[in-house]
Amino acid sequence: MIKRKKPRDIEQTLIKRLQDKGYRLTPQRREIIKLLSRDKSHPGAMDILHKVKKIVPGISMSTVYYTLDMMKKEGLIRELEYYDTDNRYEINIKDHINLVCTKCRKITDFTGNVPSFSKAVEKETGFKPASMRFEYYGICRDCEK
Amino acid sequence: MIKRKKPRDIEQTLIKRLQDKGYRLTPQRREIIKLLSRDKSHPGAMDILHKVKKIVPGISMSTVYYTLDMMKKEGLIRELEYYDTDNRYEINIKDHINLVCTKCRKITDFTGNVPSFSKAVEKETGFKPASMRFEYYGICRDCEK
DNA sequence: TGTTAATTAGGAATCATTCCTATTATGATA
DNA sequence: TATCATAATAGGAATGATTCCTAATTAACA
Repeated sequence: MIKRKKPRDIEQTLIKRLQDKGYRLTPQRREIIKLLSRDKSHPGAMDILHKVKKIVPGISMSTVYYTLDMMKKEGLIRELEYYDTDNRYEINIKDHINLVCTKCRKITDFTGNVPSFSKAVEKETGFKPASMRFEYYGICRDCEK
Repeated sequence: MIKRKKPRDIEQTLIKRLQDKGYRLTPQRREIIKLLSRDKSHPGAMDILHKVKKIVPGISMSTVYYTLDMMKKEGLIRELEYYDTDNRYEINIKDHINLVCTKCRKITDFTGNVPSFSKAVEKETGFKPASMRFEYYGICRDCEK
């Protein structure tokens, strides 16, 4: 039985955590959070700008980046960095494998169970893993058709 | 018993594979290949430029990028892409985990055994993995001291 | 040794992201 | 509810690794 939180709850939790940390709640932030808690497509800054603009027309790219950067620093979201595409953002901050479609560029989470190697790595090499990034590149089910 | 090829052999193999594919062997390419087959630090284009310049003083950044790009396309090397640092290059094209030190930026290969999840991913999600990128970020043994 | 197409050098262009600054508006306080 | 301090925003300029462009050079062939 997998327990999956409702978007509305995720949204409220994020807002509360921001306010507890002393950040102000602006319409721009509210909408960015709302979007990220519902949109599982791992949107980029430009996607976010365009989608939020429908609700908050005046929002600027600066604000999108400023907000994402702040939430990233506070550990509320995770940034997936790419050099050949724009960076992507996700609220799933738990360790997991991302499946990157090289055709449509969509990114999905692999929710299956994945054992951790960090202990083995540290034991064998002395390197102490603090975070990870596991990605598979390939063709998603939709593009395969 | 791990079989590890000598740098000299790796170098000769790469040169032969290039020539077999019809590419010309220039002093610039010879030195870039020589460097990559010996330098396991996962150097970036700028590193490669500076190091090769000691042997081939006139070499330009364009040539470094052109050569790396060509070798990448031919599957001779692997490019690790980062948006917050310059990209890195390695001759180890087999699937493996890279250990990225967030302090000194050095990257090392984890040579331990790692099971593949690609079959499980395809079975569970329909996504067909073609390649992967597994990285651990943390502090390397040298920086830990 | 000459030929020719691949390769190179140098510099301009690209573009997502970061940086900068004046203006605006949130949230605390009275 | 109005005032205020300052966090947040908008807009645009700056950044920098990489890509693109073109003329000059050179490796590899006969």
